[in-house]
Order: sequence, then C-alpha cells, then structure tokens
Amino acid sequence: MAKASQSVEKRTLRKGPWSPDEDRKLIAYINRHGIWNWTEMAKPAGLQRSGKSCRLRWVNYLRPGIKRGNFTREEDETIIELHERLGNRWSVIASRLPGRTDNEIKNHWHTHLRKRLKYNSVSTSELFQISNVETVKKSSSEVDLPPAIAPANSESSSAIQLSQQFSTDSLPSSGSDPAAEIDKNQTEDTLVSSETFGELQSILEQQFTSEGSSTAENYGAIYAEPGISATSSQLLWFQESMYQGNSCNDLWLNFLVKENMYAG
DNA sequence: AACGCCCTCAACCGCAATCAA
DNA sequence: TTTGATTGCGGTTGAGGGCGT
Repeated sequence: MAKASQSVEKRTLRKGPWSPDEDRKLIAYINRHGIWNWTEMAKPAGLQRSGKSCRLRWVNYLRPGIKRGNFTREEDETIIELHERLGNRWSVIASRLPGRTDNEIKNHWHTHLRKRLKYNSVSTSELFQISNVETVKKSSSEVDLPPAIAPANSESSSAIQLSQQFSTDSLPSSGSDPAAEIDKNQTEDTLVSSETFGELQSILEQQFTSEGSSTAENYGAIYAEPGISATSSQLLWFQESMYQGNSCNDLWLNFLVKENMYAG
C-alpha cells in the first residue's frame, strides 16, 4: 500500500469506544469469514478501525466465552497466587482463568487486589491459609474454577482447554520458568469438578475436538458452519446457563437471533 | 442542583516476538 | 540473513459513573 493512502487511512480511522453497530459488524464478519488477518479484515467488515483495535475489541469483549462481572474468591486467589509467582505476566495468568482476559485481570489487579494485599499487608500464602479454612473440604486439585468455552488468552493457543483445572498446590515451588511449568501442569490437568460442568464439557468437546485450530478461528468456523443452529444454541445454552445476564451474552444472543441462527 | 474528586474499565500506545517473503 | 508485516503483551490513559460536599 502506498504511503500516502496509508496516512489518509490512518487519519480516517475511528478511535474510542465501540458502538453497538460496530460490534455487530465485527461479529458478523468473523462469523462469516473467520479471523484471517486483523489489519485486512477491518475494511471488508465495514469498519473504520485499525486491525489492532478490532482484535482488541474481539479478544477482550466480543469473543464468545468471555466471562464478565465479579471475580470469584477462587479467581482472586488464583490471580494473587500467580502474580506472586509470575509477576505481571497477565496473559499467562489469564490462561489459568477461563473466560477472563488479560486486560480484565490486569484491571482487576490494579483496582482491587493490589489494594487488598497492601491493606492486609500479609503474604499471599498467609492470605490463602486464612481463606482456605472455609474451603478446606476441597482438595487442592478440586478447587473450582469457572468453566470456559474458550481459553482466555490468545487466538494462537493450539487447543481449546475446556476444563482448565488448576491447583495452587501443583504449582512448582521452583524451576527455571514457572510459567512453562504451569503450562505443563495445565495441559495435564483435565479434572472435572462438577456434574454440570461435565455435561457442558461434553457438549462443547463435541463441537471443538475435531479441528484443534486456533480458538478464535474455531469460533469463526463454527459460526460459519452450515449446522450452525445446533452449535450456536448449545453454546448459547452454555453461556446462558453459566453467565446469565452479562452484556456479552446479550450481544451474542441478539446477534444470533437477528441472524436467525438461534430460535431459542 | 452543581461541582469536584475518585474509581473503574475499555481502549490506546509502544515495544517485543514471530512470521513470511 | 534481512526486512517488513502482523500479532501479542503490558503499561498507561481517559471517559464516564458514583459519591460526597
């Protein structure tokens, strides 16, 4: 692309908050074509946004499976624990919290958890000793984490991790790269903590096991499949079951209803 | 009611890593 | 090997809402 037209394009790019219409356009485009190239996608999608902006909007807000709303106690503990071990590696931390994005976790850390830790001025392990008294019935490998229908991290992760179960006790106490060790643990851990989640998992596994391509691509592909209604209704059933009332779900529901994909 | 302060969180920016030609 | 494009990540910003005065 010529430099002149590039700069013209740059000047006309929209910034700031996304409108519902822009959201719909992006969802519709990804639904039909999947994710292939963020910088090139914006234009045919009818968006005057940079690819970067589109990607961010999708990853942090529009992507199916995004869990919004309050963080659970377990999530907080996981974040604090991992932050103590890994530092500001938000994407790694996010990958342990299905449905949560690195951005959301980062914000949550800065606005809530950091203050809480500061206020308590005790070490994380001490905090956990206190908080774990209430959840003593749960073994370390049974600590419930919210289910995910997508890994919270990047599009490039190689597989859907449906039942990311994560034990704080299973974290390595030493090692060259804690994050790598945790990754290893994560891929090995596929424990299911509840019947409900088991059902959800089996449904979703049916949808996701065949390809093993990247997450967002999977969603794009799935929503572009001819057998869309069954898949989307299952996904929506899942989402509605687990995360009722969040704005992202509403958006998807509205969208799918609009697109006649979901007659629920 | 009006104002100012504080908090939250969506979005942006810059840089590093990765990939492809 | 180099170089440009693309993607991913973490830090930061700013709009908007809540709340106290």
